[in-house]
Amino acid sequence: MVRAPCCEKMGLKRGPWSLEEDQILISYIQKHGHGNWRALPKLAGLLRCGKSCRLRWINYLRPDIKRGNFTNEEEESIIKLHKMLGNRWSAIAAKLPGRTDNEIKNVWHTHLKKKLNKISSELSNKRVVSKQKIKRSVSNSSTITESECTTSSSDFSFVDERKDVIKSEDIESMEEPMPEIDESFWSEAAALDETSTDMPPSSLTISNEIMPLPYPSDCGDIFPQESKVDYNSNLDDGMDFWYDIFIRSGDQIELPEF
DNA sequence: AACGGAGCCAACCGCGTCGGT
DNA sequence: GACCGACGCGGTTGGCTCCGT
Repeated sequence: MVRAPCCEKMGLKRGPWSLEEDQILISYIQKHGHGNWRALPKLAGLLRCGKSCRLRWINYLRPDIKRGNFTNEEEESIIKLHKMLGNRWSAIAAKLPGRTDNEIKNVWHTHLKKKLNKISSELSNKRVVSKQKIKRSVSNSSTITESECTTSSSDFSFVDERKDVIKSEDIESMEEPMPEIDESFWSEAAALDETSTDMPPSSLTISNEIMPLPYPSDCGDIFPQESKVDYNSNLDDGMDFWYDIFIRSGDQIELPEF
């Protein structure tokens, strides 16, 4: 069965809304509410389909719409929420008062995605250096212990060669320490502008103690600390670099005594 | 000044879901 | 349970603006 078009195109206007049409829609909804969207244009005297009226109202004319550029805080929130929820724009919009799903979707595609890709590529470059150093240290050392560390990064050799030891000083001497995932990351990532070449100033101190894996606090509801969730399956291309080295589950890594 | 490409954003389209009958 | 209409959502598009040449 072929679904009928959402509205009959005969005689109905499409494209950008005029000021007059906006006024008609606003005053009608203020007086009567939107009620049945499909019936609204006829009742209001608009040559538009109900769907178009609904979209115009939701995305532009609603009195509680916040216009203007997104603040850093809003961008942080979008990045966080998108990581948790994926492309569920309406769910994300629900957490950002005054912003619409359409607006958030546009901002994501035109601005935030690029920003994250930039950060990703910068850090990927740095990670290559780190991996090389780790491989070097593995080839020079002896045994690794009960480390249950797993990774989705197939070429990250120290994980697969568990009989080797990574000495803590080798790790500490790496050019770029592993980033710590905490609240500051998000604001730093969002603040990283197009011209910056700096890595977010963060660090992960690898010690001889029991070390809880980094765990984004906002994911708590979705991924309880005890779960064995593979983070990588929930991340998008721009973000998985944070996790693929050292996160697979909520387990702890116990580093050996040296 | 003219042109073309890139970026941005409002609007459209099609599909899934929900609720009423 | 099946059908149908309405709504909501996410992906996509078209046109406008800006910027570089």
